[in-house]
Amino acid sequence: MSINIVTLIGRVGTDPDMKYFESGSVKCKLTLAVNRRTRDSEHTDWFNLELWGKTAQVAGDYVRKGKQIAVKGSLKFDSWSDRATGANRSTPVIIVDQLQLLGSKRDVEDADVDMSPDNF
Amino acid sequence: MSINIVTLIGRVGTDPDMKYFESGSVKCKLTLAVNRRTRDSEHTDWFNLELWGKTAQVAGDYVRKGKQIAVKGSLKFDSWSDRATGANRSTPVIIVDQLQLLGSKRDVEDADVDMSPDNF
Amino acid sequence: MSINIVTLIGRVGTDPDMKYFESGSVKCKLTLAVNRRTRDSEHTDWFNLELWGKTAQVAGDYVRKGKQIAVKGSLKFDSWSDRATGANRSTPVIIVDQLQLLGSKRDVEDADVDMSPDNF
Amino acid sequence: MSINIVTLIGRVGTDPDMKYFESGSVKCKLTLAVNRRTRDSEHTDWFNLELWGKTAQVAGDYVRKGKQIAVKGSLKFDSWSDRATGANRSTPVIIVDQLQLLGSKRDVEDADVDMSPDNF
DNA sequence: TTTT
DNA sequence: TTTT
Repeated sequence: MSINIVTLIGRVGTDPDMKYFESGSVKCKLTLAVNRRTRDSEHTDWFNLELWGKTAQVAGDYVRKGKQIAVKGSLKFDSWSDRATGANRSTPVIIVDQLQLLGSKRDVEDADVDMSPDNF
Repeated sequence: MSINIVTLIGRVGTDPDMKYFESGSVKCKLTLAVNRRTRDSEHTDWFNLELWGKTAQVAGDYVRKGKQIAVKGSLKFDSWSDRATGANRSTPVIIVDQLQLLGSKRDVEDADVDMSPDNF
Repeated sequence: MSINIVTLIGRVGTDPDMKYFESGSVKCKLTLAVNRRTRDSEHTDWFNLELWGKTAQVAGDYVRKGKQIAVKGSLKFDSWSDRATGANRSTPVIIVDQLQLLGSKRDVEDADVDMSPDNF
Repeated sequence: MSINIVTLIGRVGTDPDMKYFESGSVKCKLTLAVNRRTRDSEHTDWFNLELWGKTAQVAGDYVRKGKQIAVKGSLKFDSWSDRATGANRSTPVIIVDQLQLLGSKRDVEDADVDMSPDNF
């Protein structure tokens, strides 16, 4: 596989959308707001994130709307056929393989005590 | 501005599409094929790249269809109104701030004339 | 130049070490604690960060010991001759080109006064 | 674990140093030369890479001195006590979790035929 | 110790 | 649809 690495920090738009499969696998969908500074104003890019397995479960347990997170993953496209027009459409999705919770109460407490990790 | 970092390695799909503005600025558009391995097969994701200024000029001078390159940039969305339906549409674009040409000149020339002795 | 990209999230070990040059340029040195999970325990890697110009100034103004930050940069080595032994020594340094402060102001203030009600 | 992502492209300094453990695990050590452009000249940073398992095996089979590669990994420090002086010393090591072979004959052939992947 |  |  080719190098395809995406790193984003932003805030989550809605509570996690969890899906539990009969096979036992877990999938979590999130939207992430990442701010971008243009010449004279602010703009927000919204990204669709997809998490699987243990990473999905951590998101389901600890991520909520408004939470600041960092993710590492890769960028792919989901393709489908537009029902109305029959046109091919696609939307980018970040497949997340690492999730880090940021700016939480837990982080702050850690900071008070020592340099211990964000052990969610 | 938030952390938004994309790193990709792939092959260029077409010769660079250059645009020279009256202001003196230069813009280059490229498409990049990046391979992804799925469970049982291979898939190619195609990305739209946008380069500006000196980086665009290097691309215009040295990048050609089929060339292997590495890019670092950030991911944003270009939004527009669909003329037919009036619906809001958007497409992801990688704004490139670093470009590295891969495979030496010699590799490419060897490939062109097909007399490659033993380059690595 | 070759692709050399480092992204780190961690906590700052000491207040910023600022240096203002007669030329007007500004340099800031920081140490960053980044946690790593090993098989059965936790370990902290300490990185030396170097920031210049406007990024250095932001660090001088807003970064303090214990603050959680994200940085993007590149990894190089500073080399010198050991005075005692004359041996060549080198130490890795992250040259930072993007800095993002994490955890809101409110989180930090809450932590300081320890009256945090329920930030997230 | 905290976000700690390193992406490098460079050329390998020596043939892979392989080590096969009785447990069945495989380790590969490489050095990587990454060029950096300073104000007026070129400089090379040398990085120590450590690969494990299947990634190590691929390196052992396909990587040779002079080969151009891209790696993704994380940066840690190996620490030890200097035998002569007793001083604590450390050296940075990149733990590689993805390896991509670049600029090889295979790549060039792929380019001639189609956009197929670098399937080593 | 690699390359261009 | 998030935040500052």
